[in-house]
Amino acid sequence: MITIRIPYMDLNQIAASGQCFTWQPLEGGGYFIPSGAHSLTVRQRGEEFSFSCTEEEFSAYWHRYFDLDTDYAAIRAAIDPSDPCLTAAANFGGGIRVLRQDFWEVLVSFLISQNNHITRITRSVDRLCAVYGTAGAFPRPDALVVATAEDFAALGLGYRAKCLVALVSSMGGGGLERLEETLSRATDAEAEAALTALYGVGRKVAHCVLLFGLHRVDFFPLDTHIKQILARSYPDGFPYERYRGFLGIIQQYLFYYDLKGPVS
DNA sequence: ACCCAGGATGGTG
DNA sequence: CACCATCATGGG
Repeated sequence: MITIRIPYMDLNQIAASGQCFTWQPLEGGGYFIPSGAHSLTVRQRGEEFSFSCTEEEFSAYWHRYFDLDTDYAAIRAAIDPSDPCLTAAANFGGGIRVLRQDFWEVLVSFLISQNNHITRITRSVDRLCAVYGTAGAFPRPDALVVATAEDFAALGLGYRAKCLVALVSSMGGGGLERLEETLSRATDAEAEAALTALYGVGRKVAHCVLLFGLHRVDFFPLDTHIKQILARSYPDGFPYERYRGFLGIIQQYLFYYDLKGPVS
């Protein structure tokens, strides 16, 4: 157990921000967080966080997971003070961080996310872990190759079940590692093309995978909420160039504000 | 009963 | 290029 002070981080906001679907809320606050081969219990009181791991484990994995090397104060300071929408969004969701999650978990989660509700995505991912994961952990590709489209549909995936079957068949047997290797040396445009080549992965899902799974923070996923915000508050266009370098984090402020904000 | 959801795909004009 | 029907499913 270690205790650390971290500014600009709110567990409840991150948990509700629609970027991660495996956090499990605990009685009396805090979360149990599985990620890849790791897992952790976190509790928060103000800016003070207690993590159920050693210093070594924290610096080796969780420090990066919570994106603690990114200067969120600088990002907040870069926001145009004459932009009422973004200013309000950043104030409302100031504890949001774009996590550095496991790539495969993000790819599967956002494949399921298309035309879906966050609550249903979470429930589907929960069932996927419970049925196919070892000890409830997120199942790797090779643990899913036994499943049929009917099996996945029974978990509530709907018509997306066939997309997951296709994904699993191509990512098993080392396919996932080869894709990650390809993406690691790809430009943004090349990475997007490689992902949208997958059945069921379009532009929006690809951008989410790149942002949340590879921390390519210049991607700005255009989902239904963001499109509404842009139409409503930025009729003359969004100032993308001003926020180049951290557009994805700006996008999360806007998304969360539309999702949970006062006028939603 | 209707509309919507962190959309993508395949077909048509 | 644009637009459009269709795709499962459950929550509001």
